[in-house]
Amino acid sequence: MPELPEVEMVVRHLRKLFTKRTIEKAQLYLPKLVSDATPRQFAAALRGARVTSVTRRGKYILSHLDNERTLLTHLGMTGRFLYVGAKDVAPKHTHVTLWLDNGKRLLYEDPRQFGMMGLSKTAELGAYKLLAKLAPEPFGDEFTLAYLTATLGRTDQQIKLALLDQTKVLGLGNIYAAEALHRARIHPQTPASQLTKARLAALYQEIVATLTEAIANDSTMNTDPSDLGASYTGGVYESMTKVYEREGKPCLTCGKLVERITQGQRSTYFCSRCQKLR
DNA sequence: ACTAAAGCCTGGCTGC
DNA sequence: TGCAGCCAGGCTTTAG
Repeated sequence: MPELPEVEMVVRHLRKLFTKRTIEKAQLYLPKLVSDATPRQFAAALRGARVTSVTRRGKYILSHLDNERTLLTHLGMTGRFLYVGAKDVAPKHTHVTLWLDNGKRLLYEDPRQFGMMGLSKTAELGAYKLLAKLAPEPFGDEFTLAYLTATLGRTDQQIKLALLDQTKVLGLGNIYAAEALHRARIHPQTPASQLTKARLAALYQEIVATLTEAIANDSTMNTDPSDLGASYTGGVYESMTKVYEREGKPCLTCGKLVERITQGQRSTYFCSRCQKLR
């Protein structure tokens, strides 16, 4: 699933393939994908624009254009970009086609339609609704132990749920939240405000370490260099998870069988021997 | 102000 | 073989 490491992989691919290209024509086939522009406005905003840079904010991909606008993309669960030749057939759930000045097309495909795109004036990006409340970047200077301590101290939410809240901690999804908690030896149902100083320090360290390690190992994405990530499975990191989707298998640290519980209507995998409530 | 839950979606899998 | 039912889950919206 596209969490921060997967999005970072996509951004790195886009940087190579999309930067400095001019969009000759754009077409949006699924109007609801873009809430702040009609398909006509979307096409008009992108036509003739040159991509100056591609960056990331949390799980959002930001394609900055030379017409003072930025195209935002959130991949949701199944969103992905495809870079194809002029004659290649677009897959079934292609919602956007961008015709590039090198004869290639950049397609956006999303079967489950949980992803979205947005358009913002680049200068107003900081105030853009979807970005304004996001927590600091986990690799940035603002994400400190002091920040994490203050933020988590304010909520009695179960720690797993707090970690998924992008306004509290940025970049983790279901996979990496479970992995970070296992590495920090924290039970996912621990109330966030009850974490001791030592456990907060461990958690802080393991959040950064988990994301760093995932990126260093190409995340869970299958990275075909001719593509922008053919799928969100098959990546190196997928086989490195210690608890995620390993229910009933031995914990790689202690051997006890990994358990699965439901939190916030989604699965959490953990080891009840390694991860204690206190 | 905060938290919980519903809703958005399709494809793949399970069980009858 | 066919099909109903369930599950995957990031984010927004709505309800409490």
